[in-house]
Amino acid sequence: MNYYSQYPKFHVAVDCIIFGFHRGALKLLLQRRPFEPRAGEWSLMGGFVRRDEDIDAAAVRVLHKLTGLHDIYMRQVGAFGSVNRDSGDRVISIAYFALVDIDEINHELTHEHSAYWEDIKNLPPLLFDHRDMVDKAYVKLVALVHRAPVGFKLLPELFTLTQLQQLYEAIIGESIDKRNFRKRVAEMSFIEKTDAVDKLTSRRGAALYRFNEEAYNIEKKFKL
Amino acid sequence: MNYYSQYPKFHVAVDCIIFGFHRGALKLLLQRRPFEPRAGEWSLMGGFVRRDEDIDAAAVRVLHKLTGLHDIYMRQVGAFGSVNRDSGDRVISIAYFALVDIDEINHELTHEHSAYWEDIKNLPPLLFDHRDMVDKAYVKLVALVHRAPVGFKLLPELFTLTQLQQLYEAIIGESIDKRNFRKRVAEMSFIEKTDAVDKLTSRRGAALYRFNEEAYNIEKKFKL
DNA sequence: TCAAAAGTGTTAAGTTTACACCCATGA
DNA sequence: TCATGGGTGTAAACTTAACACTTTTGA
Repeated sequence: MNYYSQYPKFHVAVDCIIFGFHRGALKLLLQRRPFEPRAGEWSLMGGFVRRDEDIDAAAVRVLHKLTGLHDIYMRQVGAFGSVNRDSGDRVISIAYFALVDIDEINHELTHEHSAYWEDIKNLPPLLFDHRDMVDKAYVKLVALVHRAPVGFKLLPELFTLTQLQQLYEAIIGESIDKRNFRKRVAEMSFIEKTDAVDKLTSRRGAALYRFNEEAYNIEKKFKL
Repeated sequence: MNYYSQYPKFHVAVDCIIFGFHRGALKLLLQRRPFEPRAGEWSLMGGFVRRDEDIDAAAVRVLHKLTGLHDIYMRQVGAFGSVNRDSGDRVISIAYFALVDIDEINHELTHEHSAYWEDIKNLPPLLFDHRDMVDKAYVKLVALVHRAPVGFKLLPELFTLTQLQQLYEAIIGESIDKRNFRKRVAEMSFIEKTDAVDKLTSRRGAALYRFNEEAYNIEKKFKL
């Protein structure tokens, strides 16, 4: 019994906005809610914070459980705490967004959790205030992507410049001039051309590039 | 008893980073903590969220209690939820930053709460993770101030261009060319020159300006 | 009359945007 | 041989940055 114990306590949850990129479109990993109330509705993947768990660790745990991945790029979006946001009981929820390479996730796990990739431009109605969370996360993603080289988290290790451009176009929602885009990429020494060639999307083949994190940490200049 | 009730509950608090501007310097309103543990240490003004209160409303309540002001400009900074961040008990805290006009606040109230304005460049050591909260809020403020006309929240209704420039210099932490600054201000039609003149800081007198919120909402262009 | 802050334009450098054709290859 | 996506440069428009002197007035 101390000074704090006169004050109320609340359930605290985390909810994850998981971004992926596939075939030129930005996607979100959404789940059919597995418990009541409102079981079966589309929702973000979430979970309650445990007693001896940092809130960031709770988000990592939830993401790992759903994707099988460790070391996911993740940022906090913010806390959502309206009194009636959750119709089950009062729950204060902390939203996180994550950027993952769709090809790396464990599809059996997502399948077990009734989770599916949905196009960001065509999302179904979501549970509670999850749509607000998504919107806020998306605004943050767009801002972030201009300032820091995080787009690569959504791509495989090796990627073509066309893929990279389509990714940026999908995120910022407008088309980019191909020559100007490639000019800017060429100026970033940490986006390295490899000897490998992708022959899947064109007869001619496209050079594969790689993001060099160490080189970026020295140069630290990014602008898109 | 429902599905949620198997999960733990937590104390949830809000902490407020209150920015002010006085004599060319950006300031924070800090408080001597009024209860144990660690009573008397410098801390942010905070409070526990009440059972039937939105988290945003809790921040509004705390700010009102300390300053006497309604309608304070406020934004969420984020949730801080490390297990041991508070040595009293586990508390998940949501940080908010606020921009206030120092001249409008009720100084008796701040005095009653042992709260004082400290220069942002020379802060004392703060309780728990409050310094992290301040740093994160400050980064957000700097980013915000480039994109949106929020600086005016820190100034009186009428202000001189020199004051406005000093405010921006204090926030972004670098000096700005006077002619370039005034040129940009002149292009923003929502920063209006009034007939009033300030005679306090110069013999010659300086024109007083006003921020016109309605005009801004039509024009919606800001860049600094 | 002078000290102190207010006010005022121009030019060069850098950045951004617009724009169209040839290349390599497999089917 | 042709359809498909890959790859390449230049010039104009715009934006940003650098820079120094005159004005006003109260003490």
